[in-house]
Amino acid sequence: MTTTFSIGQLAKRALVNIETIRYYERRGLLPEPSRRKSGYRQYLPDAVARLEFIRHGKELGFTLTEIAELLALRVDPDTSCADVKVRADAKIMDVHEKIRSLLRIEKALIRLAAQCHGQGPTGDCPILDALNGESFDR
Amino acid sequence: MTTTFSIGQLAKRALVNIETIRYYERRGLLPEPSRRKSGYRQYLPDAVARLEFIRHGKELGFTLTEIAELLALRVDPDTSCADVKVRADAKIMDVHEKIRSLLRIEKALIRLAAQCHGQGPTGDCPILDALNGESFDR
DNA sequence: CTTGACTCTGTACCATGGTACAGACCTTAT
DNA sequence: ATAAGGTCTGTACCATGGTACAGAGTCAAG
Repeated sequence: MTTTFSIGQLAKRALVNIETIRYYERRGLLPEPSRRKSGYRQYLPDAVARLEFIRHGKELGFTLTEIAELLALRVDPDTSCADVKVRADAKIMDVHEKIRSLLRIEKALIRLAAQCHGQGPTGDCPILDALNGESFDR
Repeated sequence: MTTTFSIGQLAKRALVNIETIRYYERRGLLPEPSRRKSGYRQYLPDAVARLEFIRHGKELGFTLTEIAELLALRVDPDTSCADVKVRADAKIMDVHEKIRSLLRIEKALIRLAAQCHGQGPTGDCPILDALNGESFDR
């Protein structure tokens, strides 16, 4: 006998709101689950992993649409393994670009913080001097 | 004589919408500019840099509220240079965490892509196998 | 077999980050 | 001096990613 969850139990295990689960279903991020005779949704344990996958993706700054693409890598029977690889590679580039941008801003912030000795009024603060009219990239 | 810009000229130079400029002003991201007798906004050249700063911040995934905090590092006469440094350091931690998360996901994607030889039907694709029921972290 | 908790669908609402008018006034080139 | 185009305020609207009902039906413990 396979264990199944109600939507409420799934929500608790995956640490998301019940409404969010139904919303994801509408958005196509979760497959339509089987139903009991009453119409209640019935989930298999792997739904928890799927919701966690979505949550991780969000935390990392992916939009729901992007997460749907990531998930879609697996369900379309017309995509070949090669199609999947192409999309995964594109996603790797995206992520890489985001990382590079963040590294640039981190570096700029660290440089500014290092110049600041944390003393005196704001008028003498090198961080403020730098922000005032400069972009992060300079 | 100092050069000044109308809101339309500023919008063109900073590559943003006029409405967006007024929106940022309402949100407190841009200081209220001086006005002509007619009520027309009159901007100094540094407004361009400020808008670019905001644009860069957005591209890097900062919310407008966070960007406002970054900008506020410089305007409050009651904050000392030390306060500023504390906030900058906190922001550095934020950015660093984002980078670490993205590096983790990048690594996971690269590993999956490397296992995939891009041949055959989706049923045999290691990327799909991995996504199916696994989180990025595994 | 009742009562409280759960779930159903459908629709409305929220915050964020804008974007788009309307209707009026201002500026500038001809 | 007049028309075209810029700007003003105020309000409404849009997409995204949810969240919150209402009103009805369902389930499970005592």
